[in-house]
Amino acid sequence: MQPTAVTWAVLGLLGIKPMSGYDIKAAVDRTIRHFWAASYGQIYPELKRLEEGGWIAGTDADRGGRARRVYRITAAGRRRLEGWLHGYETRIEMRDESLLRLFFADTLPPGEALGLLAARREGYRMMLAYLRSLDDGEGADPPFVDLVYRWGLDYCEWGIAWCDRQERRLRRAL
Amino acid sequence: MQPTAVTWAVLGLLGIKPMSGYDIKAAVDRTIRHFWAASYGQIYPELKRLEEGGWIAGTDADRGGRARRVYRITAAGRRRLEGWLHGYETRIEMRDESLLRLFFADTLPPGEALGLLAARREGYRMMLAYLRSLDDGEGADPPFVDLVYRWGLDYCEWGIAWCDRQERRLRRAL
DNA sequence: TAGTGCATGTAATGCGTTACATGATTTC
DNA sequence: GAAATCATGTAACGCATTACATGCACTA
Repeated sequence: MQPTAVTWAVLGLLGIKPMSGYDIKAAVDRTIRHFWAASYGQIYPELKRLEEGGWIAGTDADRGGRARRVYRITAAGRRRLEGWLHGYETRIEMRDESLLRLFFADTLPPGEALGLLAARREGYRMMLAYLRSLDDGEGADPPFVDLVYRWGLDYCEWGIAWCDRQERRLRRAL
Repeated sequence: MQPTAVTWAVLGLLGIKPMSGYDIKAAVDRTIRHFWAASYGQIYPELKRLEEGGWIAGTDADRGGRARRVYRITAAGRRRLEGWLHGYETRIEMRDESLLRLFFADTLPPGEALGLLAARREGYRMMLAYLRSLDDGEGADPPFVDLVYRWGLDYCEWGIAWCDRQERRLRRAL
């Protein structure tokens, strides 16, 4: 059982509590998808792989005729998860179309180029609004779950301020 | 000619000056790769596609026996590029393994979990050092090329400060 | 009874990297 | 003469999304 990119997202979530594939997808979308997305097309095959490898175990929990397979992490799986948690690689891959556009903006008239900065700020604002909408007000997330949520909020706020600052600077300079 | 993800990186670079595939790869690695990577396996086929579509034109500039094909953007290509520059999507895709690890850190003993924050800060530091090493001191990049370079530096500095702040906060709280 | 949510899964397609093959030229 | 750099390209593979197929249960 060779771990791939999805492995840790799925295994990590099952480390919190037993879940079905459907639950996992929902949890990903609710929590980590802005920095680690996963689709059904990855999750269901991965659950099979993880079960074959003995890292998780599934049971058919049938809730009134509706098929539902719930997986829980095994002891072996938990050992693997902890091994990964102790790893120290910090690979970040990013694909940011708005930065790419900014990079090529020198050929545009100054006013339009500055408009791209405003558009970027707007992108941050939308992401911020989205993240805030996820906060269900029930509070009491575990400290590191909360920490990562804060990262999203703080990053957006930083980004908005950065665009403001740079827009002012360029407006003076151009 | 249906544009894909690589299209704009390649076309944008050719919008600055004529280049060979090799040059483009080098330019990507020197400038935009931390938020928009591209490999030979994408660049060479894309150059063919762009040429077939009439967005760029290639000429065999042979520099003493060594084969070298230099491409320049056409008028049609420049129109397309400008159309894209005026677009306002701000899609950001990120895959940040260190954030994923932090998200699942609640099962670790507090000291080890805080170690992950320190590891993240170290990641920012390394990226910052890498970005600074790119600055050849020759200065005088066009304003928006410089802007995006600054973004990288500022983002790393913000990230380092964020990790510091959160580490202090959690140390008090845990 | 229509719409939404729960629930599982696969096939086709596209995106992107890695590794390889090939060979000339320049620099030490 | 060895090593680095310039230069082009492809094949195999892996990663990820999208779209589709299927069907039950709950609720307005």
